[in-house]
Amino acid sequence: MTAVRAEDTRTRLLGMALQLFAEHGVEGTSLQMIADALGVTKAAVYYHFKTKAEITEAVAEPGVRELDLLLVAAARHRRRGAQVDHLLDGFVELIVQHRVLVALFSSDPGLNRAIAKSAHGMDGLKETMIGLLAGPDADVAGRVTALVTLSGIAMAGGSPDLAGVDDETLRRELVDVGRRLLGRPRRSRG
Amino acid sequence: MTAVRAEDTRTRLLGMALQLFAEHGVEGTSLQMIADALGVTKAAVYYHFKTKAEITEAVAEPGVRELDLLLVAAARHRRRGAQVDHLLDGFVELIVQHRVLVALFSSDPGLNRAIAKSAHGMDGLKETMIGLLAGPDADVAGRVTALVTLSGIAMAGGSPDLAGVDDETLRRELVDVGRRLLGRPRRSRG
DNA sequence: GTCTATAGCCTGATAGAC
DNA sequence: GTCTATCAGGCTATAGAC
Repeated sequence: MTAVRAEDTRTRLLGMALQLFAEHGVEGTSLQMIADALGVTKAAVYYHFKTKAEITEAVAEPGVRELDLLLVAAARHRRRGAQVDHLLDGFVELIVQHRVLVALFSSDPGLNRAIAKSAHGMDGLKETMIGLLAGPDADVAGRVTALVTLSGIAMAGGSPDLAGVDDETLRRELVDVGRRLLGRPRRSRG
Repeated sequence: MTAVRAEDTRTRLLGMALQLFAEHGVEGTSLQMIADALGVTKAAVYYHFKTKAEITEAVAEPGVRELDLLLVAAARHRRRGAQVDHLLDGFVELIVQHRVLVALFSSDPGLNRAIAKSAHGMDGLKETMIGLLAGPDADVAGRVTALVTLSGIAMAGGSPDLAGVDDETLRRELVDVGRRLLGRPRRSRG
């Protein structure tokens, strides 16, 4: 029973943390606020996570994991065109589905640093993505294009300016922009 | 003489703040660090700026002002193509010239919030830019394109991944990507 | 008008009782 | 697994020296 309660508290904690992070930012969210919202004390929070950074990492972890899997899957294609298509589609899908998290992730240095220090390291992921999009021996133009594509899609997708746009429309438009940037042929739009 | 000293301290303070912010992030820079680096006490810093947020605003202010002027200048053109060209060129120029500040600006919520609450308000500026790029009565596709362009250029320009690229090359590539995204005709590349 | 000294309150973090 | 107690360090504020 205690194990069940603990598991539940941990889960509730992460959910509440994400909610508060989204509302006040990581920096603007104190452990006290999390503890109060959960009806426990700060020290109780510290039982589950040694540091605040550990909480931010845990909040971001699912997204990073999915991204990691996506890169592996995309890299399995033999033709580079297929790699690019797979990565672009999957990346947009990830961004759209985790809009809230993305908005946080891209605007909060706390989360940024947390992820950077995470298992695989975000720099590694980013480098891999640029490599997939621009090719292994890309020139500056190609790398700039890849960077603009990735960060542009991520920032725009997480932007509050597009919060009112439904998932399907946003997904379609982001993929469209990405394909245009990366020089992929246009798809027919259902 | 005291007036001169004060002006000098204020200027030195802002310069030192920018330097420390760039190195440790806004969050990671304490008033104590700024004070120590200047050889004064925390209270002296507090004399010039009531809050830490006021410092971040003051650090960002020149960039915001330049952006504001750019928007006014770009809006003066009669043809929308000229408006887009002017805004894109100027925006890229701004990003490239203030690379350090941009990297900070786009990755630190402290700065973000400071600017959002700033005089003209960043949201207003962003809305104006989207309006200029996508047109006054733009559909979702146009607004997504504009957002991806702006945020992509800003993020990529400030990214450490391109810190090694010289200004002129970066400027050229960013404008190139922007023109491609916004459907502007290609320019001859000297 | 410019700065120092000092103190308040809050945060992240630790130690140890229950 | 959760609590109380406590600490160092951060931002903010005031009083007062010069």
